[in-house]
Amino acid sequence: MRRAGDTGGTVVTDEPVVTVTIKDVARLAGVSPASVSRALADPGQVRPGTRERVHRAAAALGYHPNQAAHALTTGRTRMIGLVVPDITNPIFSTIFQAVQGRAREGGYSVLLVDTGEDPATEVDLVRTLARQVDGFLLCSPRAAQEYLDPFLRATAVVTINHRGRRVPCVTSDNADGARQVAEHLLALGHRRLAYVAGPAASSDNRERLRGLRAAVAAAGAELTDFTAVSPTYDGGTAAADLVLATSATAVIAFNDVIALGLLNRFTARGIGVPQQISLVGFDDIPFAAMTNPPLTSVAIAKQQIGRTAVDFLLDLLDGRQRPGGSRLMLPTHLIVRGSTGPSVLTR
Amino acid sequence: MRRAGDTGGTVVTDEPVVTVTIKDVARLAGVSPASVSRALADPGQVRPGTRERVHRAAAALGYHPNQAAHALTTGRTRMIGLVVPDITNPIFSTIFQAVQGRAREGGYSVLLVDTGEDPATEVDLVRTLARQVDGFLLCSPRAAQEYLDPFLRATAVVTINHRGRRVPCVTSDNADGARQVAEHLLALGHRRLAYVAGPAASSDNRERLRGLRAAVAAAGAELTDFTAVSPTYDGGTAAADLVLATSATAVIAFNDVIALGLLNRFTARGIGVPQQISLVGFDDIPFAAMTNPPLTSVAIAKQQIGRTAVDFLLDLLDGRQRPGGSRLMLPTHLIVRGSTGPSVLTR
DNA sequence: TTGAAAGCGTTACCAA
DNA sequence: TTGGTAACGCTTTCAA
Repeated sequence: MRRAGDTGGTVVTDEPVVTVTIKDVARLAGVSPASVSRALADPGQVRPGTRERVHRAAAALGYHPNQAAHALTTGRTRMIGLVVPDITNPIFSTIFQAVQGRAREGGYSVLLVDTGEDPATEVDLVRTLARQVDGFLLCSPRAAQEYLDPFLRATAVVTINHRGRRVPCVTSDNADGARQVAEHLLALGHRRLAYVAGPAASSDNRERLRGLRAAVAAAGAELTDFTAVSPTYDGGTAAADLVLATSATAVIAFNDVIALGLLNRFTARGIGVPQQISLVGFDDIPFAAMTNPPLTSVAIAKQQIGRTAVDFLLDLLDGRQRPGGSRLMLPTHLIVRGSTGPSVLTR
Repeated sequence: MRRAGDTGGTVVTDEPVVTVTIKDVARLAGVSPASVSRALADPGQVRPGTRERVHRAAAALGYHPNQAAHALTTGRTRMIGLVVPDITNPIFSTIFQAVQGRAREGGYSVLLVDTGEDPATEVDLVRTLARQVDGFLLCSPRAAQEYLDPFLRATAVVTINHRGRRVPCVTSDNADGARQVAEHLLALGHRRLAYVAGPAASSDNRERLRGLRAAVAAAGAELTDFTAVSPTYDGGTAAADLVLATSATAVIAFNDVIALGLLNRFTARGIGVPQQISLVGFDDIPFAAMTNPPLTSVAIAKQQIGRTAVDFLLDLLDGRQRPGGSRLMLPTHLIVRGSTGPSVLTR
């Protein structure tokens, strides 16, 4: 234990100030640099005795390989780029954690790229960073597919929450989630539903709308949709008044963040949720459970999405083929909380 | 506009599949590789005519410098590591955005590292990633200073939300924020306050407690503190019952996420906020404004914190000296919302 | 199984 | 102002 006034003359670790290279290790171990490289990269390729000495020497000197040199010779940076529209949306920060966890297991680091919900920025950043990463995880891309196509040839890409053509992807069964929502609301007696949509380029958005339409049409009910709202809290507050101008008794938001914005504005205008209007979101972000009333939402498998996407990408990089192919669609499930209730039919 | 069935035979950009190096540019421009390097890195060092030809050639070939090679020769990766305890806490994702924005302006990318609130993981990750970045932004570090000291010698480090010895840092005036909170509550008539503390290693936590104690003592009131709660939503829910076991009429949480956990549990137990107990958080995360009741909280300058931290780090890397020194403490301010109200004095 | 040496793409020094 | 050239640290043939 060091005392408060201690200015620290002693260094705690053996970390050298000068950089120790593979040559230093080689010299200490009494072998060639080539053998050190082999002993460290593929231990099975050298004799146990040599391997031992190399590892001991490396440990003694506190050797850490220079990633830049490694990248230069192999062409691999051991970094993956995770591109998200907005890291402050809990859905994306949760996915980041899952991605980072899995990536680290495979010896990879994660370069996080926040595009600020802007398609142009997205394309731009992907282009300029393409050389710094071994591959991209494109999460909920906001750019139209044709802008991304060129990169698919040059760079390894896996999409998350987006079903592209001929791209490995991991998605959720949004259409089914939407169906669950619609049936829940219809069962509560609602006949006039509204959907506050997200970004046009989002395939999640399209699937959710599709699922909603199908179920609503089958029941002979009515669905109004408000298109292209910014998938943010402010987007939600702004949309609230538009929704209230219709006679809808239940509103489904593209995601929970929008839903919370709607909730806020409804409350501000004295519209009771769910007494006067029912509200549903998508994603089941943690905060959705802690509002008043707590938000009914469609949960998606965030952890598994992140981990599987990394697996797909590493397979791609290592030239492995997946038995089932690199496309996965995970089930979704509706979590009913306090923001949905029986329709009063008039508002 | 492409039709739906189009499988995309045309490539949109000029991006080459083969890698184009500085030599290719040199050949096309009719100069040496060295001149290309100069023309691109420091245009003033080369004659306008040459510069022109080089830039034209680079553009024509779609040249993008190889970062690994650059890093190998210069020792600079042009990446900065941002280390945070938990990226799902909105305070940290907001700071990330500010950091990324500023970093990009300076030509840097951001390697985000989530330590999962674990001090050991933090030390470990910083150690192993030290060679891949030019420097670290250590945000709200959870490891004790003595574990981080060794890195301060070997690596450029700026701390955020942490006042270390001899480390450039950008912090908020937490003690003053705490004072504002205490005076607000005292003015409302509260005499028995409780503080649900955060991580022991957090200097923010220490400062907040210190400010609270000073103000409470000055007024001759009472402060109970519950130490070392996990700074998470669950940490908050767990602490709620402990708080209710005391006679405190107002509770201050280390941060908003804890506060929301407290709020949830209070509500679940039928304790009215603020009728029976007042509640205050720190950080002013966006979600704090949308709960019911909305949360009174101490706002900090997230944007400026992130940007300034990057500035400090780049100064450090480029050997620049700041006129005012590389230490900045930003003001905080209390935002009163619905979760605080007059003390009823009995509970 | 091991060593020597070439090369990855860039920068920076030294001459010209 | 330019070009030649030697590094930077590592991997990977090719021989031994």
